[in-house]
Amino acid sequence: MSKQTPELNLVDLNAGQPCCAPISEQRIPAETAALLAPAFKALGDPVRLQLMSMIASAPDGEICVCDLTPAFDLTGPTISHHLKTLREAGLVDAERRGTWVYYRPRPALIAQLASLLAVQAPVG
Amino acid sequence: MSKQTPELNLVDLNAGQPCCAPISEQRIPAETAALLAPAFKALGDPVRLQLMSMIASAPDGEICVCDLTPAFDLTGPTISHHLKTLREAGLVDAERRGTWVYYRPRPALIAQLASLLAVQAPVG
DNA sequence: ACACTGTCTCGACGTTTGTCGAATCAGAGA
DNA sequence: TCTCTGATTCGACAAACGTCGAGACAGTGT
Repeated sequence: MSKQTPELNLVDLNAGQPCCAPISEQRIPAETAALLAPAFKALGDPVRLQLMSMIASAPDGEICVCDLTPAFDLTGPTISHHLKTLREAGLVDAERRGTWVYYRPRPALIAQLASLLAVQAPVG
Repeated sequence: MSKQTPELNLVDLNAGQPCCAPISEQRIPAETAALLAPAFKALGDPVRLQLMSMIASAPDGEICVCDLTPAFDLTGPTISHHLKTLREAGLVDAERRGTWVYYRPRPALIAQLASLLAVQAPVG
């Protein structure tokens, strides 16, 4: 799991910088839309949105799958599948330590989504 | 079209107020996730993300379907379907004036999504 | 009344998604 | 080495999705 899924480079257009103006300020080009839509899509399932929230708000900056799974009425494989979706969207990162696997948020992409949705800047 | 789709009340939990803390600050409850996930899902398609961007950045605060459709290599019905999805997610509003239909963003929900994704508050 | 234009609805289609059970892989420990 | 537990992968299946063409609806103008 330290070796992440290889197709993660979908979303490293951003090196952490603001990237793109809010959608209320200018149209986003097709390529940007194609790049960012998968991240929104990944958040577009209630289970994954909750998972993302649990991961992002984990007190230690990370959380064990063993703490995520029992929070849902779903099987382990299903949770694992959702976590993979979040991983492939570039929203989270996973690391195995011993028997357990820990998930961490990837703040860069999250910030990018947030700034895209940001409401009108004070002046513009 | 002035009579909007009736199931729009999906997302008027918010009367415009901040609603919920960022996911990086606390876990969102299942009901909130169920309420907001459809909005993220609606943004999870490249075409809809671009549509949303065109609508949100329209200089007059609104934009005609006749200006949206030719921006894509898709048929009218398909664009109409995507617009309906955005409408039902509560992200946009539509109004018919004469022959044309104009779409407007609904900033309340957009702001809610943005604040949910907001990065760590300065102190926390 | 009629024709024309813009938009939406309806049905159909292939593809993708969410879920599960079974099987597999990765480490820990006896 | 063998077994046990935690997590992932695989295969299957029903449901939902994105797209289209054909048809219907709404307004304008003749």
